[in-house]
Amino acid sequence: MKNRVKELRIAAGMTQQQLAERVHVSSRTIISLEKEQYNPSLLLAYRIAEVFQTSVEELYCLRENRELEDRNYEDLL
Amino acid sequence: MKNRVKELRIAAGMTQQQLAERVHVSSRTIISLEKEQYNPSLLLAYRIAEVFQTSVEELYCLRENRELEDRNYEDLL
DNA sequence: GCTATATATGAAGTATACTTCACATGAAGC
DNA sequence: GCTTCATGTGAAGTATACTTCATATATAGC
Repeated sequence: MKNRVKELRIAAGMTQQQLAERVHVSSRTIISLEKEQYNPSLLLAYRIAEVFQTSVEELYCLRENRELEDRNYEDLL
Repeated sequence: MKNRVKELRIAAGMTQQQLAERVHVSSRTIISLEKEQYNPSLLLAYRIAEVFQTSVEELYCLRENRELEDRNYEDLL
C-alpha cells in the first residue's frame, strides 16, 4: 500500500538501519515496507508515524488510498 | 490492545454483524477485536475508524497506549 | 416452551507480518 | 582495486490476523 516512509526517512536524514532501531524492528522490515511488499501492523505504523511527527493516516495515505480499497478490497486486506 | 470499537459501535446503534458487513470482515473478527484478542490490520483499523468518523489513533488509543508499548514493546508488536 | 437475534468461544485452516542468515549490488573514499 | 556503508533480495521459519463451521448462552417476543 502506498506510503511515505522512504520520503520522510530521507527528509529526516536517517538510514533504514537507524529507523529500524528507532522503532524496534529489523532493517529488512523497513526495506520491505518502503518497497511496499507488505503493510505494517497498526503499532508499527504508529511508531513510524511518531518518529516523523505525523499521523498514521498521513504516513499511509489512507484517505487517498480509499478508492483503491473500495475497488479491490479483498486484495488489500 | 485497548480500543474503543465496542463503545463506538454501541453509541452508533450498530450490531457486530452490521459493523462487520460495513467493513467487509466476518463478525467473528469484530468480536475478537472488541474482546482485544488481537489487533486489526492497518486497513481494517482505518475502515472502522472511518465508520465512526474518527482517526485510527483515537480508535486505538495509540497515544495513551504509548507508555505501555515502551515497557513491553516486544509483547505488543 | 419455542423461535429469533445478538454475543461469544473452540478448532482448524490460510494469508501475511516479521524474523534471521546469507548474499548481491552500487556508490564513495582511499 | 579494495573497503566500507547503504540498500536490496531469496529462503525458511515463527507469530498473528482473519476465515469458516459448529456450538453455546442470554434476552426478548410470542
